[in-house]
Amino acid sequence: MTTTPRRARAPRQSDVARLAGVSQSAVSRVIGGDTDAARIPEATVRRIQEAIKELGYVPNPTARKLRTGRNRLLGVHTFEAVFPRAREDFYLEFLLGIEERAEEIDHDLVLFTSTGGTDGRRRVYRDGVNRLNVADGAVLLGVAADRAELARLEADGYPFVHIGRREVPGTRITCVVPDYESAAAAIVDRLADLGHTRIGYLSAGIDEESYADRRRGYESAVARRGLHDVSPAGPPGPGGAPDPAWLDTVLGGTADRLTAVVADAEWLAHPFAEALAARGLAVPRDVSVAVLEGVAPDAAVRWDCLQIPRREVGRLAIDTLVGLLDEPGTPVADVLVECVVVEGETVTAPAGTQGRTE
Amino acid sequence: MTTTPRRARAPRQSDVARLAGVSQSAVSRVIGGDTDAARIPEATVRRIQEAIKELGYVPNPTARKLRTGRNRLLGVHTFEAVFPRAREDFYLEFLLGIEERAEEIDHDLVLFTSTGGTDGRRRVYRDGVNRLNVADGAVLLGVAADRAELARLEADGYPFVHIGRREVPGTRITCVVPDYESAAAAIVDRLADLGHTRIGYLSAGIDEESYADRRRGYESAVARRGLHDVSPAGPPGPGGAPDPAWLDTVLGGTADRLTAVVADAEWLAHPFAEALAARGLAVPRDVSVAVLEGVAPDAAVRWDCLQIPRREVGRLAIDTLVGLLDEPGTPVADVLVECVVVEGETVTAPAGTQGRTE
DNA sequence: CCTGTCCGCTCATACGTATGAGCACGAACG
DNA sequence: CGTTCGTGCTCATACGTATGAGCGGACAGG
Repeated sequence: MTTTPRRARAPRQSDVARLAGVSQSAVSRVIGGDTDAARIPEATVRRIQEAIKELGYVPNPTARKLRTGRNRLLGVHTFEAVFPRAREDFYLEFLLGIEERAEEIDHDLVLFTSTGGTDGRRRVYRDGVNRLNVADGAVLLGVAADRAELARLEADGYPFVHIGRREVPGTRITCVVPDYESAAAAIVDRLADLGHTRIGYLSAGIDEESYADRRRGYESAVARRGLHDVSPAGPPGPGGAPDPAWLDTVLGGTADRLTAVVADAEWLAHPFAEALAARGLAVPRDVSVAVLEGVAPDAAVRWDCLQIPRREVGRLAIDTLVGLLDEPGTPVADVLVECVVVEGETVTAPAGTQGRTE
Repeated sequence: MTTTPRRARAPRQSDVARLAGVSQSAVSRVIGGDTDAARIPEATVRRIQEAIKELGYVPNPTARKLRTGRNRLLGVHTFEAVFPRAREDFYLEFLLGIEERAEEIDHDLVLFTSTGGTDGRRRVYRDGVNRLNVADGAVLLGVAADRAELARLEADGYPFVHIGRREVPGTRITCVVPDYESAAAAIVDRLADLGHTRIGYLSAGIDEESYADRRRGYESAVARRGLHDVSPAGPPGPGGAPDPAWLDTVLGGTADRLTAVVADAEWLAHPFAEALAARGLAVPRDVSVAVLEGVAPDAAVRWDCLQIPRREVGRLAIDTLVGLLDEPGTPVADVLVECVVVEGETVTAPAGTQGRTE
């Protein structure tokens, strides 16, 4: 086995050109594959290709990027460090989809890590420098997304896609989001189909788009189906505990009692079920409960819940981003990904009704 | 809140220069911070800085890279997809260290994903293109590292560091590795200190550098301490089971019986202990056992083992790589990271000796 | 013989930045 | 008044590629 001597400098197109006895642009044309447009005959193409092989020429992606504006690099910016969080399913599933799809369409990922500010939170701009520029575009994710930075990014004309809906004052940005609104509506529809008429919404009390989406879906479906909404007025108590006064009201009479609730999260559904148990009531016998988020299948209670298509969201984020790159003028619009409603053991027909039993 | 209109084109230094009434090079000098060398007075510096702010100029990293060869991007190439494997502690810990250190020294990571070949394995070169070139250098990791590719990379003069020792025919590459050799020697020393004189080595029978390192450390320490090496001759049986004939030999007589073994891995130590139990012998009462790899602290048996400093290896890989970039002529050498010996419950003084008891 | 067309390329330039060399000007000095 | 020196910049170029425009020659048609 012979050792190739370490090269002083990487060969470039002009080196290839000299060896093949043509001009640099001819080499570029052969590499770019537009030999027809440039009318390079096959014999010359072969000669150039041999020179390429002989010198071991590889194109310089940086120069390409400078010239064409593309380098098949897609950025991933998280507002927290990626790898510690990669453990958690939340992030990981998105990243899986992102990596998978990027690989399929032959792009590399740039993981932006260096944007950590002194306050521990990450920012896109630091020292006025947008590091994202090395990539053709970026996928941003992370709950802590700074709206001002998103606005500036958009104003700067940088192509990016945000995972999770994020409303930014002054602009619209492209988001890829689980369709919580439809999912919440579907769950209400299911409850209505089963015969529930008085239902409530256990809100997380978090002022964030994804929760607003759920709420909107709930409310529109409740209105459409003509149900009675008997949700608690305020936010949950510590630990997600429901308001006792509210419980008294909606569980008091037997005739007009609440028979089902929809909860933003498992940590709300759980204390609610416990409060019921303390009053001698059971889920789902007395009250049905559905959760508007994904719940681990090995959880203690097999909640009726959603299955958030995180992986698919990641994949679609990549596709949407590349679409943005290919057609820069595209009007921004949210991309919705359907959530599957998972049937568990916490929703049934209300007592005294004959629900379908299978 | 006013919406900044979406810009047609990003401003460049020449735009700033025009606004400030200077030349592009003056702007570059101010940005580069070498205002002293270029003798730009403070007043002009301020004027330029204001122009920068007004236009919202941000440097173009691609152009910088083309000019200087650096863009503060470090590649991470794994020979398998990163994120699915990020779950496992093996990869994750390296990546944690890599990300952490990269962030500290203000570099971003490029995750190479698109290098998947049709055979499912990833390669650095595909279609003759070295994608790694977008980054200043790269950290490679993954058991499946292709030696031929490593050789070519080295021959091409691409700066990279490999995590885990990898011998490449024809060249030497820079590796960052846990110091298995010293760790194995330390463990043998500890056994010798406790009074063991006849010990054996349970080899995984895997022909790979890290195992060779362990073996070397073991053998040199055994020789240095004048111990009797009674290791089995062949590789382990299915499931890691020790050779019964060998067991008969080394456990037969009582006087010259083997009193300790060192195992490459837990999956070797475990069947060995079971084989002992089947003969009415116990660990560590009759035979001490040490494992030359990291063992989860919540494992059934608290083995005496190593703690592989994966995180530190990741961090050091980054530092080594950057060192390579700053001083291109540096001769390559392995970078060793010390392994901590973890005392468990499977090593003690041999029976009939008075070991230190605390 | 003149004109037009097609072939096989090349020329020139732009992308945005960094940097060694050097220029014009004013002040100080002899 | 001539020379030197320091100041405050600018000029020119290189990094490696892609691409619209164009040029010289061959050949065909009139």
